[in-house]
Amino acid sequence: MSTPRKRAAPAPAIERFHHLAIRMLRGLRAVDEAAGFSGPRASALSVLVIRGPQCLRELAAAEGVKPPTMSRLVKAMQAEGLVRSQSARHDQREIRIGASAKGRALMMRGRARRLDALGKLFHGASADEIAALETVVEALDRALARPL
Amino acid sequence: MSTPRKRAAPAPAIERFHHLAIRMLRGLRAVDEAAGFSGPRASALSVLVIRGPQCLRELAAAEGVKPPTMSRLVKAMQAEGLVRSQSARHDQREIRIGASAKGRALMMRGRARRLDALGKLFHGASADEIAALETVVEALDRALARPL
DNA sequence: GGCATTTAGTTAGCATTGCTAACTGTTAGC
DNA sequence: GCTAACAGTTAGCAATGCTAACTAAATGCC
Repeated sequence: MSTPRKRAAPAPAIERFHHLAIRMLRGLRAVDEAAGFSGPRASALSVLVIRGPQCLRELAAAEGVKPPTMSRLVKAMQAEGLVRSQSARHDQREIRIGASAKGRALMMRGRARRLDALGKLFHGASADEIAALETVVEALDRALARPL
Repeated sequence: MSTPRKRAAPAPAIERFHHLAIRMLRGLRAVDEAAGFSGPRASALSVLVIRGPQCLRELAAAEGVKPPTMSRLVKAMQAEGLVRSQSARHDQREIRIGASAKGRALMMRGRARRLDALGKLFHGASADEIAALETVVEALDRALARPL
């Protein structure tokens, strides 16, 4: 199982990257929570703001969770007035879920906080390192386009 | 609060990086779980194998969680025979927690699976992209040394 | 020596988030 | 119109995070 297949990237860098990503997100979760809402909420709200109203299945798929999980999340956010939902005209089964003004505002604030924290994180970075980050982002984006 | 301080890195790249990191880890969690244990277990076991036996507080700090959370995690892993603990000689309050042979083996297997998945992820990466990854890892490591 | 304080870890109880299985209600197909 | 498929919800479980309150051991001060 640990057959040494041909591998482009050296394992140590990848493993360290993995571990660092975990630590980074752990730190950011704290920032999110200080902003008044937590990871999944922030992420789902982001999708709703950026991609516009969605039905529950789409939203669940976008977030990589199953419908019941998203259903509960939406219900909670609705109770907090962050999203609104209405049944679709053409199909009464479907619900269109959209961010409310309050939700949008909260999302923007959370986003600003996260970016601020991340900005501080990369504050001491050199130009080379920033360029490297952009390269990695491109590569990751491409790689994650297909399922892991 | 969203005062536009001087900022070295462009926000879009950082934000995309954040989002990609979330997606990557979500995918890897599935891999971990297929290997028979989940994120926090894998991570804690990793620390124990790599850094050697630790007391509970050290381990909790290394994982960025509070002692009660780590206490429960250790208890569960102990029940599965993945770690062993004994009280320190010089201080009966402290417990030294170490990976068992079984824990080490499981950790290595999980690690291999994760690396395999990550390796596939970066399979199509160019040499430049790999170099960029290493640069980013160094920068992140440095940045995360101090609290977010 | 003996008692108060600090420190290490645990226990209890809560919230969030993930899942699967089973249910309700709506649409589509025959 | 009846059945099959589909959208979403409800119920119930497990894992992981937390805080508050507890136990037990070490330290410090008289």
